[in-house]
Amino acid sequence: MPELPEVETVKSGLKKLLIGKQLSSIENDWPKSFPNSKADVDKFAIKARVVNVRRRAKVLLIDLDSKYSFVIHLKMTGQMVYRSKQNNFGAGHPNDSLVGKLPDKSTRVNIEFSDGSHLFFNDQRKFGWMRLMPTAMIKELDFFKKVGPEPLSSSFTAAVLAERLNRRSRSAIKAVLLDQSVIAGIGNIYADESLWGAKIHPLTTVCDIPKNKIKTLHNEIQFVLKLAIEKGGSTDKNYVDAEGKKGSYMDFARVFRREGLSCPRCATTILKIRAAGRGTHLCPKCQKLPR
DNA sequence: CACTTGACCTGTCCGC
DNA sequence: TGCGGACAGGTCAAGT
Repeated sequence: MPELPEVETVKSGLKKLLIGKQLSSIENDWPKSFPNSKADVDKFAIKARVVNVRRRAKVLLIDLDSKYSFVIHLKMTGQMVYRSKQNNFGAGHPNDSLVGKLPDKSTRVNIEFSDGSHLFFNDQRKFGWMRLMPTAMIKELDFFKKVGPEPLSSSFTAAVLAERLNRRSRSAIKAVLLDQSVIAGIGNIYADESLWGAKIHPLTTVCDIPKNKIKTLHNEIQFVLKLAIEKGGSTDKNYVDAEGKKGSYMDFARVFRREGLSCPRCATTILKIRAAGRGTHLCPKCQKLPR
């Protein structure tokens, strides 16, 4: 479930691997995964070179010297895996890799570079997508027009968080943290983890959260996201980085997917409830609803 | 207008 | 062992 730390990890990996590579062909098996016409691909991608790899929110951007870019959303089960011509057998450490020789049956798009290396867009559930568009037009996409601030940018202060949250002051905090127009990049894993850190019940109405707890929540969001980037993201089921390797944040998770186990702070049994339509994990003792 | 639910998909796991 | 159904969770569209 790629969220900000996972997409950031893929971005860093691709940036090291792809810059300067020249595209030689693109194949895809599922039109929704890559809807561009062959004519567009031939004109704006083939023979173009990768000049940059970026991330905004959970979206990955690969810029080409044709002034076109690939805009990529991994959604739930998307992977972007690079393979050199010499090594198409995973990262070399079988336990670190979830993917073997590619393409496999989850491969939706297969990009080949002129040196014989490949970039595979794999997506078991077909929710993800990538498409080619003019770099200058990316900021005009509806999603980018309304997406909120990057939570790890220096301008994202506790005051900014408070101001953003107030836009939906009568909603449950969990739903608001998942709203990409409020803050960019937080998903189900890191919403649960930061709310546990700040001792806030996920169903708490935003206006019922005291100011000092907003400050704590701000710290926790940044702490959790930074730690997750350090650990290479969270591999629950599908997620892998640009080399096919798993992330290890799940080993450090305090509540996410730990229902029935004990809270690392107070040893109370962790509960799983439903909030904002999602499985939501919390410690019933540390995270109480105000009343 | 604000919030919730359903759709998009496939693979896995659970109970019968 | 097979089979149906619930569940996984990012985002947009549709419904309440």
